[in-house]
Amino acid sequence: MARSDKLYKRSYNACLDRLALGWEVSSISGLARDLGVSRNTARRIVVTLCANGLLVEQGGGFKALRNAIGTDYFSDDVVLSTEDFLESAFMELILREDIRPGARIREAVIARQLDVSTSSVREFLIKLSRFGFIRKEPGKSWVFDGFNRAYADELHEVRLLFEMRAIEKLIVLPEEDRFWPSISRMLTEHREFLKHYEERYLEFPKLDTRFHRLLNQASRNRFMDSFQDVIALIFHYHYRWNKVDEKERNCTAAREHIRIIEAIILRNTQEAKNALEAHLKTAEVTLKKSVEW
Amino acid sequence: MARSDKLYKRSYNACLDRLALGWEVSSISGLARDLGVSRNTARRIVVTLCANGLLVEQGGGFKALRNAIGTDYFSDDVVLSTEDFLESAFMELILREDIRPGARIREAVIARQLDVSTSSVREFLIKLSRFGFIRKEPGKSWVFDGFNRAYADELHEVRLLFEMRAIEKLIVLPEEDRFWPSISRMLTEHREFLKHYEERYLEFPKLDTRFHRLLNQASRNRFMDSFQDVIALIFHYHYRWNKVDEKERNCTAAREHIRIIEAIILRNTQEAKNALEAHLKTAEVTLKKSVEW
DNA sequence: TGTTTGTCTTTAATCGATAAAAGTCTTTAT
DNA sequence: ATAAAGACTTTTATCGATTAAAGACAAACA
Repeated sequence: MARSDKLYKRSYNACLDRLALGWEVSSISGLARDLGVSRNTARRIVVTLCANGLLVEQGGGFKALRNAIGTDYFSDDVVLSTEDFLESAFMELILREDIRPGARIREAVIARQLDVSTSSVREFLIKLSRFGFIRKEPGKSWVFDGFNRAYADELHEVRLLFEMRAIEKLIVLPEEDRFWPSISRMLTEHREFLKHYEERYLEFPKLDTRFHRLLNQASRNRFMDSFQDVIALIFHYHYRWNKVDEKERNCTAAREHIRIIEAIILRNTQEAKNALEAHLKTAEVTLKKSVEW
Repeated sequence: MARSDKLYKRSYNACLDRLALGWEVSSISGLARDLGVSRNTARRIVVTLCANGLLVEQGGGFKALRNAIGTDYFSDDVVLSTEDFLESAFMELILREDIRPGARIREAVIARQLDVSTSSVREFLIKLSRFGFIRKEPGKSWVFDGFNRAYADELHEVRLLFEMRAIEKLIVLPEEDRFWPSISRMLTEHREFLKHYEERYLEFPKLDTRFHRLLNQASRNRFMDSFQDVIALIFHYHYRWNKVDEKERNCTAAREHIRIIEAIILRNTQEAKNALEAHLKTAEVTLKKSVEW
């Protein structure tokens, strides 16, 4: 078999979403730009939408004929890119099948279980290996090192180094830097979140990731920034797996964020660092609680 | 086509080397252990060696019949693993073809030029991407970001953070830790090197890599350790490409190493950090001189 | 001049096949 | 009792083929 057309399907769905929000499809080129795909893909979407009676050509542009309903969409499971699919499926697999530290991971087994080719699995594992919890020696199989205490320790150590450094660098960013409006918005969002946290506490993980990425990006260092991918992945699944005290944890963390942000805005380096250190410590402790297996 | 037998050929050569040093091949199992390969591979080596009249079975073991000469070896170019081959070939390609920052890298083009499959190139590029100088957006081609000033800056920043941290951690390692004998040996080697540097200055790059890896390993952090791979790769090719003032540079660097080592052995954290900072600064400056393109 | 489209070429994503190498029993030899 | 070898199964490394998507160029249009 050959390349899948998941991108087309995903973009088709995205296009339906935009039409529902009242977007215009003025041209195929324009749609391609909006969706971030090539004109070939955009054309295919438009042609199909027309054939399905959802869109009609009208005076140089296109017009929605009716609102899309559930069945007009491609189903979610054929829409994720292979890589994204593999990431979540693999992480769930580790949890579900209770893969233990030290366990060997076979490319062909994963491929069969997840119904993708061995090459895709292979490439995925290579990409994943930079996260430090799987590893291989050439010629032998992959080994799952596990999310154990050592992993959490090492992650925390580097994270602290990087984010402390980030604080130092961002405090001295010039007034007109785009960082300052971003961090102000971040403060507002956190306050909003805390006001409604009873209903919205599940939204915290995303906010958390965005906050830490904002700090890291301010350091303008590709290595630090790419380490943030590791953090994001680990905490993403940590949040999905560990639901104990979720509401309280998120609330505490949001307050800690606010303390950091306020110190940053006041250009108080020392207080920002203290607040950050305390926050990362909390994060480390909760992470460790959930990885003790 | 299928999997290559480069491992067999490499191990065959390695076996010839060991025979020349007077090693015994007492059994196929033993040879497999010595060479770090499976018994299948070891058996294939022994069988071929016997067929080629280099080895003969004798009383349960095997005996070398004659000394191996150049033509008994597989030639170097069929012996490197695809990955190692790709690494050096690709880096040389960048230099030779004067690939400029921003240039696109096509999988198929590299594959054709280096005579490997597109999948191999693909996997190699994925592995290489963690070094931060090539990059891709899904669906588009790879982009060479180049070894420019920004790259050197960012590399230096993280390196300084990590190695400074390493110093802090290793100074407090217990007396009986295996680090202490290693660092003493390292001091001896450096002094030996300086005594004979007129003839041996070309050996410095290896010494340099081993020195910095020793520091980093002492911090027992997989993320820091893996960053050392980045350093090693960059400086390896930096050394190969930039021959200006080579002798003096290496000599200076070796002296700087000694200053660091001596401070470490005296458990003088502050002096070690000062010496390290100075050394990394020198390294950064010379790196930048050679990457200004 | 800048944007859209049609047409065509190039490139990447994904797959399954094949041979080398690793791994696993069981048997044999010391 | 080990350790080696034999016989066999499993797994990885490597390849080339195939189709989706990107990209390039010229013509048409505003």
